[in-house]
Amino acid sequence: MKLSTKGRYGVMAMVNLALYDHEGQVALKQIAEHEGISESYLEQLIAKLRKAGLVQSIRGAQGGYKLAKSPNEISVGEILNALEGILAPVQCGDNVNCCHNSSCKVKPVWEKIHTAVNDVVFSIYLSDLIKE
Amino acid sequence: MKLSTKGRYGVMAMVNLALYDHEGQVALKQIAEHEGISESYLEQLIAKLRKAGLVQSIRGAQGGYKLAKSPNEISVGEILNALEGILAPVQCGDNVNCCHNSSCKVKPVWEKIHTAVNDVVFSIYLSDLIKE
DNA sequence: TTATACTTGACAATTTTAGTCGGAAATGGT
DNA sequence: ACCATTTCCGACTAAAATTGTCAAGTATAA
Ligand code: FES
Ligand code: FES
Repeated sequence: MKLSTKGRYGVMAMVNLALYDHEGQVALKQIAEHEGISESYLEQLIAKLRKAGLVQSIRGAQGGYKLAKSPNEISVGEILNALEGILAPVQCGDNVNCCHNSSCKVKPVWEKIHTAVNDVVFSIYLSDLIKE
Repeated sequence: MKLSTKGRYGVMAMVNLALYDHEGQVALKQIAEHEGISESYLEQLIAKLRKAGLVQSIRGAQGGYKLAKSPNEISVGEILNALEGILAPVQCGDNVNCCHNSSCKVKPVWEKIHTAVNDVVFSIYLSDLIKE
């Protein structure tokens, strides 16, 4: 039930982008330095965020990244979903990590956890995190 | 944010024990067969549950395991804590998986997730899972 | 005493994580 | 036109965690 660095770094990077949102794009190098993260690694993460439509890239010299939407339109849930996949403790029905038992008694537990986590992360927006 | 098989198998095994609670102890072999789990692997898991005081072992021939408390005194949270550790997405302050940033903006997010998950798992008891 | 079953610890295959690396493509500045 | 900068892409890798397996030993009921 731990988050990997993908999700952790990703949210950190997005907060960073939100902080510098008003002054145009920010180079990946800057973010990596600010957060003390490997730049090469962050590259992979932000690629996913771009494909998810959360950030926008400007190529070439003086290029960089910026948020694709306003900070109050991007939730932590979207970020984590893009990087970590579905936030369920068990994904029932994927026929490998599930019990294959028709009278499964614990499935409701996994579902409740999933719902509770989603309720939290989809109700917190970047704008909530950058104001003090 | 996925649960490992430790937690999943552990809860399944505990439900199984709760179902047969009235007829004394159950051999590990039985549980393993019922749930389709490796017996040798389950051995390690139930050892942790025993050390956590959730199950009780009866050694010798015709021995086995039984719940150490009544099903309505054992929550899913206790089981998962024993097997997976603290159920927080990020453990701030363990000085390795944390941001070391005094002005961390995301810590409240991790804390809210942790609280939400705990609220769910510590409010579901084995007795809730075995009735119907 | 003998069979059953718990207990412990070492070992190993597989998968995931957490990066690294090299180069290609785009673009603004000179 | 050229060059420095920066994104983009794919392959590769070391380390760690996961998911077991196995063998030997201990306790106890029958
Ligand atoms: S664990 Fe998914 S249905 Fe039982
Ligand atoms: S992530 Fe733990 S304090 Fe920032």
